[in-house]
Amino acid sequence: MIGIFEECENFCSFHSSKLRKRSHCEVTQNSRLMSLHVHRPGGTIKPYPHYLQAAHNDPQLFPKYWSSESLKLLLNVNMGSHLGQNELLVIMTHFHQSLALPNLMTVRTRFAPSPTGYLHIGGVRTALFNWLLARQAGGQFILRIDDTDQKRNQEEALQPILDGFRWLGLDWDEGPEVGGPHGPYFQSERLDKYQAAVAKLIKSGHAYRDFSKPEEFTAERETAEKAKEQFHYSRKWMAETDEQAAAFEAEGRKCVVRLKMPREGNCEFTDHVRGEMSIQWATESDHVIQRANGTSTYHLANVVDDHDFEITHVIRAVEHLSNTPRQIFIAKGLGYDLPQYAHIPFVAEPGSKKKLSKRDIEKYLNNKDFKRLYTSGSNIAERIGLDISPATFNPVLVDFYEEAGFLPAAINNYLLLLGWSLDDSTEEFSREEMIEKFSLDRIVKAPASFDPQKLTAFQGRHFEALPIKRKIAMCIPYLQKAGLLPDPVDCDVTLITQVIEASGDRLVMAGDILNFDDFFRPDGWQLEFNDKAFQKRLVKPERAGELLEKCRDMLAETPDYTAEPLEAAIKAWCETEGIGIGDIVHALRVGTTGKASGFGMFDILAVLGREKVTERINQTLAKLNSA
RNA sequence: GGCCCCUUCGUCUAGCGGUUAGGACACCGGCCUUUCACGCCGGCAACACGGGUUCGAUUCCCGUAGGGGUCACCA
Repeated sequence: MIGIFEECENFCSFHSSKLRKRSHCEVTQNSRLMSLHVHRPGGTIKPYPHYLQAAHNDPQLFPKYWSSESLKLLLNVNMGSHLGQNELLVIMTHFHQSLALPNLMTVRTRFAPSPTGYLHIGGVRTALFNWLLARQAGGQFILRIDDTDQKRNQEEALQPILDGFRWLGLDWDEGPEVGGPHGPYFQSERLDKYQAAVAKLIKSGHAYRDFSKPEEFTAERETAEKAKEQFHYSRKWMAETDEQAAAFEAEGRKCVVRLKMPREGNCEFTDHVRGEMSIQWATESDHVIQRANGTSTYHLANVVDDHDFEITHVIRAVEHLSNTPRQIFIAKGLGYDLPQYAHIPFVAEPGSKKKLSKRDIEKYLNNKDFKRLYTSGSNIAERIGLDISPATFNPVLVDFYEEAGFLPAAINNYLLLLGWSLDDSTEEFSREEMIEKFSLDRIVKAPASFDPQKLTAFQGRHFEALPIKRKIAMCIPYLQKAGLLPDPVDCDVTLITQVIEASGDRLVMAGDILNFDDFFRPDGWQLEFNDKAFQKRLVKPERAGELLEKCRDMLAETPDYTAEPLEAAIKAWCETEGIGIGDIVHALRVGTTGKASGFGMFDILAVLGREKVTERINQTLAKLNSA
């Protein structure tokens, strides 16, 4: 039982621990009206009178208040944007149970990429929200391929997108490669359905054949623009009968099909993120729904498919908000029920509010945080022989993160919080928690800037929490591709385990293992010295060379070559030499790794082992003496 | 330009009339320390502006400004 549903004086009330802040809802009904009050803790009552208006103003949508359909719609459409998804489902469940209504609506969401060859990080967030809602409600997440524009489609362009979703764990119930009962899932294979829909719209007077030439149409629009008037097509070449069409065809004209948009009144709909929307029909133009070549355009295809796939929630980026009226017009013209809409803000550029775009990478590289992320990724990619041209290797695209060794969980977690929050403090979400807690009503309205640093911070936390075995498994491929480990690994994993353990949280992404390539070099490998460090730690201190030599000999005799005994041995030796530990450690670090920083000195020695330490110190001394 | 949308620390956000405006990332300082990092402690830092409504506005309403989206036979 998820809550208590009880009869009360007016109609019913509902209590549940799942309701936000332990509030409860009370639905009341008099002879004609239904109203809802949400009772908050502390006795505040929040009425939602406009639900009634919505019900009243649209008798078509709500013919009988208490039919299952109207109840469902009323609750969902009108309470949806003010109640959390959990609350909504809980309430709906109880209405259905108490009124013995048929089964609860199945939530079906979709993401519809065009096969452009890459997966944009902003697109992933949209997909994630869709996926989360479907998973939360036990519904389906569908992948549909929007490839109505042949020009834009590229060979092999779908695979990277599907791979990206698989990598991120955003599994789809229907779509490419998995099929499903509503297929085909490629728009290019659904042309017959669109043509049928277009015919229906023409027949019902919602659309018309237009025989204008492109230049004629453009000329009209430009005239209106010059006059600074709202453009309305004269419909001069509109053919509403076959006779008219035949006459135009006799002139050698070809036709497109346009929507016959209303020119007065408002289009009203509810958006889960934006609230009540009202847009004047007059601001819309007669959009093309079928091209001269007989193929249909996005808006028509989109609406038909969403209907055919029984999509219940359309969650997409705000740039589609202004497309919604024309899509509603199409849907209503076709007699479809409208889906729920949620227009989420786009992901913006680092430090700006402009839409994040793959093409502007050069500009983003001026941002130091973006640059840092890009550089660490490209250093890794270069070492493992990947093409790092910005067209394919770009932090705006998901591939980048896979190649640099990020964790899908970290990316999902970061993206979840980009424009959504649960409360004032929760930041870490497991996959299960995301699914449980996500709700449309807590999506933020304003665009959110992509913050490379915060993403990296999430990645660091998630990676650090990984069991050592998984870290090893993630790091090995990098070492292999960089030629530092054989493939397949024919030795034991002691060395890599030691390196990973010693590196601690210095590993942020798996590819960072290549920062510690020193330890995987064979005997006799020529050290690459950091010049500054060499000067500061070896050349400048007077006794550095002498001490290093003595230390080498001492270490060669140390019986137990593991970190703790080494530490004890070196400290004891320092005392007999009358020096501080700082006087030898730095020289030793540069002398064995060539670098100024790295992990703990004793770990370094233990991981390298006696032979390599001696051999490298000899190299260092030789360089020092020849200088 | 028309239409539409948005506006709390540098960034992501909490906040749904009364708060010392909270958290996270970043940044700065201190401690720890053989380096770097971690960790711990502390600090800096925001309600775009102007009018209302109200005993009281970050919160509600209206303007202004700024930012953004969209206006295709692209999706």
